[in-house]
Amino acid sequence: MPATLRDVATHAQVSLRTVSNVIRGYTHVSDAMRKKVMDAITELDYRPNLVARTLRTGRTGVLALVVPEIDLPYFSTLARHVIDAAAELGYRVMIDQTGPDHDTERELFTSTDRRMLFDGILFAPLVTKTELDAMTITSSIPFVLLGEYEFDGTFDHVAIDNFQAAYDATSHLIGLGRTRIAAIGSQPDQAYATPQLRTAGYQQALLDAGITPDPALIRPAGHYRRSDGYEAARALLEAPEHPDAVFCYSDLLAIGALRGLDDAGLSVPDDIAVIGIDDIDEGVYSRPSLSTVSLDIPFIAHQAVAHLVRRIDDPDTPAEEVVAPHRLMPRESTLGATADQKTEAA
Amino acid sequence: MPATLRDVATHAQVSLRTVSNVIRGYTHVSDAMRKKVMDAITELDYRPNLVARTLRTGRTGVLALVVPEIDLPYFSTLARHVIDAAAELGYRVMIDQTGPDHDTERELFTSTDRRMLFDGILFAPLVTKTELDAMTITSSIPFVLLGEYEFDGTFDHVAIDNFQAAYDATSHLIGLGRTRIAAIGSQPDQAYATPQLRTAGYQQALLDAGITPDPALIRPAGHYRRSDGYEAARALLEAPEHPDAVFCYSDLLAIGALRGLDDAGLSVPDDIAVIGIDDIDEGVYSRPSLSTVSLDIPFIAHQAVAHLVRRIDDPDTPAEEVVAPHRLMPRESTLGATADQKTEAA
DNA sequence: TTGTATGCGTTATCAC
DNA sequence: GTGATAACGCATACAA
Repeated sequence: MPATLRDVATHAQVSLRTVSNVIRGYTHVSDAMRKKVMDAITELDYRPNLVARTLRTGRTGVLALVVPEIDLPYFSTLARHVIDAAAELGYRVMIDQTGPDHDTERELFTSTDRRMLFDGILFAPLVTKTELDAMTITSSIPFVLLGEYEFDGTFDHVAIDNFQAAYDATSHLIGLGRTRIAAIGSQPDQAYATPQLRTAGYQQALLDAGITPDPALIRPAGHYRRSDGYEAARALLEAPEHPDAVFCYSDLLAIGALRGLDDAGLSVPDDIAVIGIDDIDEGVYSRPSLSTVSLDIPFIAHQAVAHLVRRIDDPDTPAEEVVAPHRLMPRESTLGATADQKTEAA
Repeated sequence: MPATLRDVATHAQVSLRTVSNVIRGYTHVSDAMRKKVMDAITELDYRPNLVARTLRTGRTGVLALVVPEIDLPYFSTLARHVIDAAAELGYRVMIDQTGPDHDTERELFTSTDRRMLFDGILFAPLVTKTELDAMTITSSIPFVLLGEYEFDGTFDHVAIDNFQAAYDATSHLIGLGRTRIAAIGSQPDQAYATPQLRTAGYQQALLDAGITPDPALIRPAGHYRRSDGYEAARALLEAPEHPDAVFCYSDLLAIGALRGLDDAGLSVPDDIAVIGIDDIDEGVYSRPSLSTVSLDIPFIAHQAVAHLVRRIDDPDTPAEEVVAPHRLMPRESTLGATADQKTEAA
């Protein structure tokens, strides 16, 4: 049976209040008292009961991180850094998966069970604008949106510039002399912000280079998994004229495409160049290594947590937007194997 | 301000007790009462305060999952299935990372903050036997150990038969006619159970085939990351006589080795065959696709959660051991690319 | 500076 | 079957 505050108080011959003060680092307490209390604490091996404290203060010290699926490399890496960043600020992290279809996303905000278990939510799933609005209306819990770029001042936002990232990736392919450039990753349901922005950036880059975008070269992907990239790449090759480059909306799609092109007997990048977005470790070791647009995930995680905690501390802070930096990371899948061998360790 | 039990009671003109009974599905309550209460609940949009409930019952409904790093594919997949399995039983999951060096593992059990925040711990890190003993002594919280195979009846255990898995992988290489078979993944510190068992299985397979194990062919790996596999593979090639096969203690090591061998100008599997353990998705799409020993992670997760919850409900249940099945999954990295093209979707 | 008393929202123990 | 009431462990308004 763990010792309670009262046990410590009686043991140290002081009042409950004094013990509480000492524990919470209250300044105005005499050294003699403090020592007496500290001794009692160590002797009884007392640890505060966080549940009781929470009931009293309303703070749980827990953040929720909501992702589609935690075993997608991008999200597991994000989770890792979010957990670390949260720990630095004294918070722990609970992970919620919405699943490939995000039916549970709304439920999360309204559900019985989940509400009072955390102080704030980091929301990093695929979600449409309408759904998002519906959720924020019904919810008053502090939260930060990750990965969508459509700031409207309603809530805090941390994301890369998706349009520009897609633009940069496509421009890289154009700079290599490619002209029939395909895109993999548009969503059948055009309501999602991220793929929309990436398609737009891709198209703009083509236009700026004097290339007319060919709708037939834009392939949807149900999800952002390897298998989706694989299928999309194979489908792309069924058209009469092959593309000479593919821009994938995620590295995982690109990894799948790489394999799909190889199975079709095509050589990357000689026949077709491939580039993705995310810069997951897997792409550093793949063969060929994967050109990509690198996101600064530690930065994103850190910013997101910092903003969320700030909002928890002061709910009235005006909503802010953080645009995370991205940078082109050319590797073998566009430059060719001769460029160099594996250049980085992950 | 959220509605409380009291609000519901006054609104429904009944006592607190009755409302609580209805909510908790107590049987002996009249239909009239139940309806009256339910109406009040929906009208006031009442949701029970879980913190208050926890303070009263001592149950948080939260499990902790402790892993080295959540962004290692094996652990993120494990996490995914643990979260799902826990959800089915009404539990949520909190993830703790111990980091590459497991300094924080002990702290987890003794630390102030973390104790009363969850009902049980799923422990899936690298850990030595001595450390484990020390931890279990100081802790009384229900927990289940994942991934080590050294059952001594002290606590619940879920793991594959590491010895046999290594034996099977090595035997597969032997069956292919390979004779100079290296191993990557032994730990410099021999106190860890898993690598030890895998080394033992590897050596036994060699012995049973009449091959004398060559200590020079057993390479340590600091961690189980791609870069460690890469380095180990390169180091292996510096010896005068090359191995003709490599058994890696994890798929991630094998992925790194694959790239390392390729950078050295060697062909897999013609020059060197490679096999791993884990069956991560990445290996299905790599080039060549990675032969491996497949673990049934959903099964492992499900068993682990089930045992933990059982122990939470009845702390006196005798400790049990679950040996999860594994099965050899030969792919291109041992069979060659001609065998077939990508056979499965992940 | 320290002690006393009350309440956070729930469940459980007792009567009725 | 249902109603009052104590208690879970802590933090704080108030009093001293």
